[in-house]
Amino acid sequence: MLELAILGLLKELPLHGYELKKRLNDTLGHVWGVSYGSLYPALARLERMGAIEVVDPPAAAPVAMPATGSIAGEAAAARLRRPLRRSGRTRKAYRIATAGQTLFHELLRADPAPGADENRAFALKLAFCRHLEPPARLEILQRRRHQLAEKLARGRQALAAFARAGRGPDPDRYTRALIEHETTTAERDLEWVDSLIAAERGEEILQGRTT
Amino acid sequence: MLELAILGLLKELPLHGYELKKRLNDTLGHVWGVSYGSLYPALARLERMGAIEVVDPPAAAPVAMPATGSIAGEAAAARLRRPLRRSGRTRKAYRIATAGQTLFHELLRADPAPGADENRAFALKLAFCRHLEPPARLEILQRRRHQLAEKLARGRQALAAFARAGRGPDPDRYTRALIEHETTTAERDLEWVDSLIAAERGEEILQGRTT
DNA sequence: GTCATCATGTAAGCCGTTACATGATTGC
DNA sequence: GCAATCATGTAACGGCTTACATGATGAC
Repeated sequence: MLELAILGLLKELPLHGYELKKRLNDTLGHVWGVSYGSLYPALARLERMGAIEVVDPPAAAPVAMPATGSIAGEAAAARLRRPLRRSGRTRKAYRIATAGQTLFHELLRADPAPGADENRAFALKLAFCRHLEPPARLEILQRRRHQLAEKLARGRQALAAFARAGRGPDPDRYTRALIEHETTTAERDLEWVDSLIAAERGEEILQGRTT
Repeated sequence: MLELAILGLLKELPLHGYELKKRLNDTLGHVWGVSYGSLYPALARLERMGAIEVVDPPAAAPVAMPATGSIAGEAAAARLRRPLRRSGRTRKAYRIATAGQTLFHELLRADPAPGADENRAFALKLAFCRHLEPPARLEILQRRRHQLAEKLARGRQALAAFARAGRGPDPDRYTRALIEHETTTAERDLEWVDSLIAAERGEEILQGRTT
C-alpha cells in the first residue's frame, strides 16, 4: 500500500523522500500516515525494482509545473520550486519509471487482502483512480460494492442472531448497538459507492462510450 | 488489543485456545480476526504475566453455566459442554486471574494509539464495556467522542481547502468525494456516540446515581 | 485403520513503527 | 557560529500473518 501511495504521488511530479512524506501526511494523512523508517526503505525497494529512478539533473527538473489539481499540491510545489539551487546532491528526487507505471496499475487493480484496512486501501485507490481509464475505475468501485454488500449481509445476519438469542431485557446492548450502527454505516457506504458508480456510468455515456 | 479481547472473553467463562479463537472469529469476527500464530503466544504471555491461569480440574470445571448473554455464547457453551469427557490433558483451558481483571480494566481505559485501528479499538472496548462501571463507560464514550470531533474538524478543514483550491471544473472529484463522505460519516458517528452517552446518562439517573 | 476435526504450538516473514545517527543548508 | 529545519538513512523492535510440525480423539 505504501508503494501505491508513493507511485501515485510521483506520477504527478518528481519528489524526494522528505517532501514525499510531507505530502503523504498532508494530503493523504487522514488515510495513511507514514514514517521515514518505512518510506526510505520503500523508496530503495522501488528503485531496485526499477519502478522509480532518481532524477539526475542537479538543479533543473521540476520547474514551472502547471496546476497539478491535487489538494495542497500548489503549496508543496512552491515549497519545492524555491530551494532548487541547493547543490542538488543531498536530495534525491525520484521520478516514476515505465515499470513503475505498470506496477501502479497492478496495485490499483489488485484486490486487497480482506481485513481491517480494506477501508484505507479503497480510500487510497479512490484518491488515485483519476489516473485510470473509466472501465478500470468502474471495476474498483464494483469490487468495493461487493465488499460492502458482504459486510452488510454479515451485519444483518448478526443482528438476526441477536434477535433470536436476546429474549427479554438486553443481554448486551453495547454489542448490539455496535452491530446496528456498523450495519447502517455499511448501508450508507453502499449507497455512496452506488452513487459513484452511477456518476461514472453517466460520465461514460457523456463521452459516447457504451462499454 | 488481542489481550483485551482474550481477557474479555475469559471474563465470561474459562476457555481453551482453540475455542477462544472460534469465539473471537465468530462473535468478534467483524472487528477482530485472530490466528493461532498470535493467539497461543498471547496466551503464553498472559499466563507468564499472571493475568490468566490454567484451570486444572481435568474434567470438571465449566459445566452448567447459565445463559452468558453473549451472542452465540450458547452455541459455544454447548460445544464446550459436550466433549468434556476428554482426558482433560490435551486441552488447556484458561481462567482469568485477579491480576487479569486489573489488566482488563487498564486496557479498557488506555487510550488507543491514534491511527487506523482507533475504530476497531473502540469497537472492541464497546463490546466489553458492559463489565465496567457506568462512570468508566462514560469516559470511554467521551474519549471516542473527542476522537471523532477531531476527525470531523480535520475533514471540514480539508474540504475548505478544496473549496479554496478547486476553481473551475473538478481538480479531483474522487478525493473530494472521499473526504466529503468521510466527513459525513464522522458526523453520523458523532451523533451515534452522543446517543450512547445520553443513554448512559439516562441509565445513571434511573439508578439514582448523580455522578 | 484411517480420516476429519480438535488442539497446541513454533518459525519465518511482512509491514509497519520509534528511536537513533548523521549531515547539509539557511537564517540570523 | 549556532539553531532550526531540511534531508537521508539504519537498527531494533512490535504485532500479526502464513505455513509448518505434531499429536490426540472420535466417527465410521
